[in-house]
Amino acid sequence: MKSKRLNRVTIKDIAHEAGVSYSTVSRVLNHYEHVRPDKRQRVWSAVTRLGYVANPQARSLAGGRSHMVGLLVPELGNAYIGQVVRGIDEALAEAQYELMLYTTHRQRTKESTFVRTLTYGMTDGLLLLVPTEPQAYLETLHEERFPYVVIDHQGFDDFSPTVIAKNYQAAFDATRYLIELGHRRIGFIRGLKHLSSAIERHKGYRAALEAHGLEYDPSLVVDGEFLQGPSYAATQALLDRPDPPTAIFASNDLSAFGAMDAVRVRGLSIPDDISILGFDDIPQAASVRPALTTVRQPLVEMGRIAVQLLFTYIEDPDRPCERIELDTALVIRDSCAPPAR
Amino acid sequence: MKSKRLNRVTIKDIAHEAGVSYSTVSRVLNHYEHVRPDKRQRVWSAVTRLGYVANPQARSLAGGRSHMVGLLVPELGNAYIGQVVRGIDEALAEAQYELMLYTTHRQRTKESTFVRTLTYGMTDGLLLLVPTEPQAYLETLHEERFPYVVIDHQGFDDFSPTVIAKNYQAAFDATRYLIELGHRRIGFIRGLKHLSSAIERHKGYRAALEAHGLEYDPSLVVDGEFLQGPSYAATQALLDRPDPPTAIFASNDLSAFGAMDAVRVRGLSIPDDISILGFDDIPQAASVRPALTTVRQPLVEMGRIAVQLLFTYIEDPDRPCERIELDTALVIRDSCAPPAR
DNA sequence: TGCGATCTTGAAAGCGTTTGCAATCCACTG
DNA sequence: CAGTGGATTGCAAACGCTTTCAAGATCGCA
Repeated sequence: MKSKRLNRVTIKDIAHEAGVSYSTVSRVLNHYEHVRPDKRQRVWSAVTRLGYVANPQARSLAGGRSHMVGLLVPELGNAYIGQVVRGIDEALAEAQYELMLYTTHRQRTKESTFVRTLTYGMTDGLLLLVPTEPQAYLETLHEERFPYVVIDHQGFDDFSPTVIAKNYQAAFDATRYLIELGHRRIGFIRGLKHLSSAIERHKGYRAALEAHGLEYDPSLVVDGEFLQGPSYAATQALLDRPDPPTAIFASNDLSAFGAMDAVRVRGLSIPDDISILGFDDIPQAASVRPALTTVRQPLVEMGRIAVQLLFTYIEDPDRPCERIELDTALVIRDSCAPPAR
Repeated sequence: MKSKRLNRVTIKDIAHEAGVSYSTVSRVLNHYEHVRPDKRQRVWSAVTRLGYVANPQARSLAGGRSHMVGLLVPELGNAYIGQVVRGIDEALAEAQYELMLYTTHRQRTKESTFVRTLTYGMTDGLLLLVPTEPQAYLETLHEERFPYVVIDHQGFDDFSPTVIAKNYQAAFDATRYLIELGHRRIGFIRGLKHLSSAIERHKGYRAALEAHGLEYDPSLVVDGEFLQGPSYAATQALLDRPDPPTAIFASNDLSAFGAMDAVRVRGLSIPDDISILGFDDIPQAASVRPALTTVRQPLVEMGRIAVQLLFTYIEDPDRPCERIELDTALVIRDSCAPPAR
């Protein structure tokens, strides 16, 4: 019944091996400063010699850090998310932290229970990736001074630390690029309407048009939900117009793929007949044909930075709210060209 | 420094509230049988009234279950993996288990340390998704009777519990489908050579050809590494032949996408000029144009079943090794048709 | 050389649970 | 009605580690 416990090396074994008390070992392990150098040395060597690995459970039970952070994601299996998680994962591994994963559909279980489980010493902090309705628990977390960082979403409050890309500027630049290529009718495939990233991109698109003396035409804007299927259908609608756009700016790469399909299904060519521009620069964007011109978000880096930011809050939960905005870059490949004529 | 502990509800509070000893509460919580019904009742009601949530750390420290399982994946952000994880996640949530995520690149850190961390009471069991080189630690795990289940890979030993699809049969059927459509020259894009799933699919392809009196031509087999980019290049090579295949069977959907790109870049049409058949049926397969005809693996279910199987081993680590093979289904969409002429 | 101040360090008290052990019940048996 | 044995239940001892407390060491400076 009870799984046999492996003969684990404990802090006491180290203490014995190094000839110090186990409290001293603990202090060394936790980088406590007042320990004589020679003992510190002896402890570390005993640690490596015996191959000691701390027991996170005991650690956090005793009131220390658990060395785990929770990550809340809406889903998995999405390249965009995969990239961000990669960054998170790397940064965590470097700091010897473990990752507890939660997918959003779990939230349907009592949310209070969820937050409680997480904050009850199970994790030292929480990472929220494009949360959908975080208001409910974010306020609680903030009041409890429980460390957390929101990734790629913002604007619902003014106390949540955030890491996000400069969506507005990125969309503005991308749209300008299309305009400078000579396009005058540029379609826009919008993302999930409640996400700030989608909203900002839309704003950037619109602002760029207007800044260049082009009229913003709402009928050129369709909804793609950040998904390939819906974007395919939405693009069809765009192409059905008597005056179809000569370029389409999609809110993410997946949407761009949907648009590409729709264009090709009509026998039109990319970029000769229609230009397509994406957003995110997921790995697939480079291997698709024609290779997708897109806005590169530093996805992996966003993950890494979020972790680093989280650590600062774990270190000092009272630090003031910090928000980090990352630069993007336009990656020019083969899916955009000057309009035909 | 030390994060303030929230005023957590403990087992003792429940005991007090229900008027029983805390050991009894523990027994109720763990579904121990010899507890009088009325007390059991009182305990449960106290639990819900106070909103008690067990502390996993303390639980596993005390030698019980940690209610966490570890999941080892090669990467994230891959739809195939996303689906499997979804199943795992659902099944775990139902059983009130938590998920600890490890991505393979972490394995580069001392592997012994990795296995130790995991088995030292941190998790109750381990799920290995398409592990790349598991031999090293699998034997240790098995000897320690540490519960684990391997998903979608097998053949490296005869003691590892496994959940996998019937790759051979699936590939056989898919190939036969193409043959029955009238194709005689069928290209094959092979997956990662060291994965049993890739090997089985290749065998199935070959067997189907030979079963229908078609010669197996090695030059029609190219490597796609289960990736879109390499498959694109590989398909180019196939199409460069004086007698290009009239159909291409890709080892997974991503490879199929690469093949589709290659075909289209030549101005050829799918499925009129060339048929493409995939494997996996990731969500994208349905939203791509033309919609991809592919072999559906019950990905989500594989995840669920793996969890269930793992639970049986957590229950009884000495159970004999069990292997579950899941059926697949051919999903016919729009990317395959009889050969031209 | 002496005294307070600052370092170091070990002992011990938990952290929230599980579980072995032993005592207490309780229903029957004869 | 005493005796028997299983069903219940409480106590206390871990589990491995952090942290407080106080005592012993050491150091600086007069």
